[in-house]
Amino acid sequence: MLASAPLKPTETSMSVRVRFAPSNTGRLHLGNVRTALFNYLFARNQGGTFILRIEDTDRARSRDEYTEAITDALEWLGMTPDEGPIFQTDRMDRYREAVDRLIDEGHAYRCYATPEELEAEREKAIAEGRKPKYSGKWRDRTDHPEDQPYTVRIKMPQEGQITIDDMVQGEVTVDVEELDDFIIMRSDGTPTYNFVVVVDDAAMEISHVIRGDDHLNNTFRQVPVYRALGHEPPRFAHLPLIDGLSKRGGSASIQDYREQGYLSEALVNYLSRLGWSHGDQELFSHDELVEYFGFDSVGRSPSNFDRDKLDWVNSEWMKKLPASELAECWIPFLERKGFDVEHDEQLVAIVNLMRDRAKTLVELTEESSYFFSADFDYDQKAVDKWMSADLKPAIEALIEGLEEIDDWNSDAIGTLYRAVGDEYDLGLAKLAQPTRISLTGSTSSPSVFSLVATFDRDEVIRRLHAGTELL
RNA sequence: GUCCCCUUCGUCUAGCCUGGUCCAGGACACUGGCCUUUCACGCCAGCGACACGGGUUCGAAUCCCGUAGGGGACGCCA
Repeated sequence: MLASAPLKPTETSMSVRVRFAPSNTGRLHLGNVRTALFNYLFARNQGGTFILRIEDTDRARSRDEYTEAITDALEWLGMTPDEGPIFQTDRMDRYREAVDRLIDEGHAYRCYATPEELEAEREKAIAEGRKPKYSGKWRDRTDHPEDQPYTVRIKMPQEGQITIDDMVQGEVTVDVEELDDFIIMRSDGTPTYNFVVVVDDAAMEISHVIRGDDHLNNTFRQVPVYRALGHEPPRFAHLPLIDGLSKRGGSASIQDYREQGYLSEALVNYLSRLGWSHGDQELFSHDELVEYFGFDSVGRSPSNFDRDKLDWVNSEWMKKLPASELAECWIPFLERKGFDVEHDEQLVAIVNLMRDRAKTLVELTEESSYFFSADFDYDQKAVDKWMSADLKPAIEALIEGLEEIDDWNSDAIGTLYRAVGDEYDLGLAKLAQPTRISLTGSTSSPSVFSLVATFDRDEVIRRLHAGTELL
């Protein structure tokens, strides 16, 4: 037996680790969810790890209930993280250690400039048409005052350029002239975002930072921090933002969409296509998304949220999902309407009968309410048009026939309707429309035979009787 | 103000890297028709775009330059 080949770099050392890092100052909106999704899909596609980190250093606005809303939402969407949630507030000691080390090694320094002083300089710069930028006045000073509050600033490179090779944006270069020595620790001893992000991403061995492109400029500040900390920066992917969110009465959180009757599969499918594409394909299963996703196919231009398209994708998923699964998702909507329902054969039959007539679960509930309650108003115009008194004998014959049918199914019911139609010399519509009105209150419904078959026989007869009162 | 990014039908996008097969393809929406016991679904058809201006080239949506418009970033917020 041959000696084993030299070990290649281990899978783990090369493995893909990505993180989704929302702050818990609110619920997830669609933009956040899409960022999470792209992270998740990339991780799965690469056989990597998807990590949730909560950026909770904003103590004034962070709330536990939002953390819960975030994890719930991810779970509902099928993107449960492999690791986390990790909280930054649990890691304060680490940040402080890192700050101390950077000061010791000369990569960072104390700055005693006051907020008022800095504000004045900023205003002056803007007034003179210069870029507002910290002067670096404490960078090399050693005459530190005693008992004065200070911040800690990172030393940025003083000349040259920083280039990142972004997986979405390509190569982007910024002159270090544009950068200043930014604060990494506030005067109250808490670290700032641009610093903790780097400390955490480095410590967690994040291999690819995938985030909104509002962070692209931050990246040029963060790269020198990685270096100062003794780490190579990870790969970056900056996704274009989504325009046009938070319209429609601010109902923008993912939970709101859930309540509006959208399916998680549809939301995921729709969001995946905002900024990413795979040829002409519009509908993707979870597995297809994982298989096809890649940053080569992510666009650089921002996109707009379009409710009509979401509705369409959702309606497609309403048709596609196994009926029993759809029924399960639907039940909460029915219960909220006060309908007492069970996940039984009849409910599944209703789903199959009605599913392709509704774009959302809310619509499905509205369209189907007559199955669950006889308490509806008759459409008066329809009654006037179709419920004529001379139909009475035929309807009564129908009721009689329905009482005697052996197999309660649409074929048998159809046969009966045709027979009664022949007997009374009536077109099918003459019997079908009054039946619809009696059962549903209006003339718009699925095929009458299937409609009748989906109800309990007793209920059909009851409603038909009630309907004859209108003749 | 300075810096960064973006610009194909109303919207999401394919094509752009590797110019010609693109008088630009698909999808949503919209319009019309078909199907039909109603309403939907479905099917078919139609409408509809390379931001603008220069250049390079035999030839540009595709390459180069500029202009305009949009977005983002410039915090002891994240």
